[in-house]
Amino acid sequence: MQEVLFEFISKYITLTADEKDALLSLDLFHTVKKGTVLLKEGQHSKESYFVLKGCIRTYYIMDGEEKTTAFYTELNALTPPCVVNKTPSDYFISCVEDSILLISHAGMEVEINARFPKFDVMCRMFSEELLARQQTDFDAFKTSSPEQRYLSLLQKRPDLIQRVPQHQLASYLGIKPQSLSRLRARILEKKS
Amino acid sequence: MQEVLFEFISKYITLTADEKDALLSLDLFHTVKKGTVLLKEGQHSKESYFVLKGCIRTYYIMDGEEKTTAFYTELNALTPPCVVNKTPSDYFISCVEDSILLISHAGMEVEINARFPKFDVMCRMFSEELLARQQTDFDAFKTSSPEQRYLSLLQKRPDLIQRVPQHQLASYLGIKPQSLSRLRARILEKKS
DNA sequence: CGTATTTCTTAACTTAAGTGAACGAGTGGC
DNA sequence: GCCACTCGTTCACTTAAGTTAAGAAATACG
Repeated sequence: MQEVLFEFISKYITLTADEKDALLSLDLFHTVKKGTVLLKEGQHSKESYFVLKGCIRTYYIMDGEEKTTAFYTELNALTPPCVVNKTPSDYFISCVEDSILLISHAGMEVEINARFPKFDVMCRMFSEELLARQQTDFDAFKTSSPEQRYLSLLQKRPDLIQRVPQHQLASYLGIKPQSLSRLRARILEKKS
Repeated sequence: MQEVLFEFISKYITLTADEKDALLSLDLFHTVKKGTVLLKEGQHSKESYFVLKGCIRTYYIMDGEEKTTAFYTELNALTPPCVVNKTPSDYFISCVEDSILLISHAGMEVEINARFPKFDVMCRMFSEELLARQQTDFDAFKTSSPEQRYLSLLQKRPDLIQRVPQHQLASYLGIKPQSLSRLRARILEKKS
């Protein structure tokens, strides 16, 4: 698992053995069981997550209903807005599958960034990259219908459709579970 | 206008007089006429934009139709994905109003960051903040109807509804201009 | 193993968005 | 000042998503 992390980092910066050791000494690796709730609405958290294996999701509870807005799978990172804004969280984070995560505290990041300025550069590159991707995804969402969104998900993240419950997928696509069922039936209809 | 910039920066870092001079020597300020196209689909651009006054928008042309996905007004910044990914641009950027912009090249940023590491820290803070906001906005979009989106825009950016053409607003809300007209009529109906 | 619960699908009906077309108001260009 | 064009609105009609409800299938759990 450590290899996976170092390979990922190597896409941005080159680490010395010392720096690798410093990273490993931080006790970042955690295994988390399916269903575990990592963050609750209203909490003041300072934790960021990086998925090495498995899947976590963010969701709101609105009128007693869960609304899933994002899934994070292998090599995806999540710093909740509440950490950045220092406000109570608006949403929940839970584990969709048994997962292996990197969990880092805001304080730890400050410390390691002070010792190795390289990390700061990597964080900046990474967050700019995420921002660009996020913008592109948002644009695609705005300019397409639920059906188009589903078809494009089928192309881009076919695994998600297998590993995630339909009703969570539905709100991720911006619709109700019943509409997703119907939409899938409609697509099968067309193919034949 | 320079004051506006420095006041904005002061929310993140403290600049010395030297650093301010260095910034000003870069020839960042530009006045741009309404309707000017700053970036075209297919172009390889390295420019980032920061709006000091006015309004710019990003839009795609799909099936010959413009789809506006974002508006950037006072104190908003935009680094197009094509700059980050070094790919040809998927979208256009144009000026909605006569505007005063900061336009920076990727190369210039590298240079100033090398001379003043502070800027790098600011850029990282800023892009993390943007990412968090972007996530929140995306979540809100996914979990609400066109009507709710319109009402919330009315709350959060009432100026936009005045300064921007309806058909551009419509695609920003993820719907057609006719639907926006109808939706507004529906809301007025309800109020009475 | 059987029961309870969750998940997914289907159906009938309601509501709202998409589509195509038409019209008046405003705008810009010549 | 006139014409062409864009823009916003309205209408009738189509299509798809929301809602409510019911039932089947899968899963969790004692």
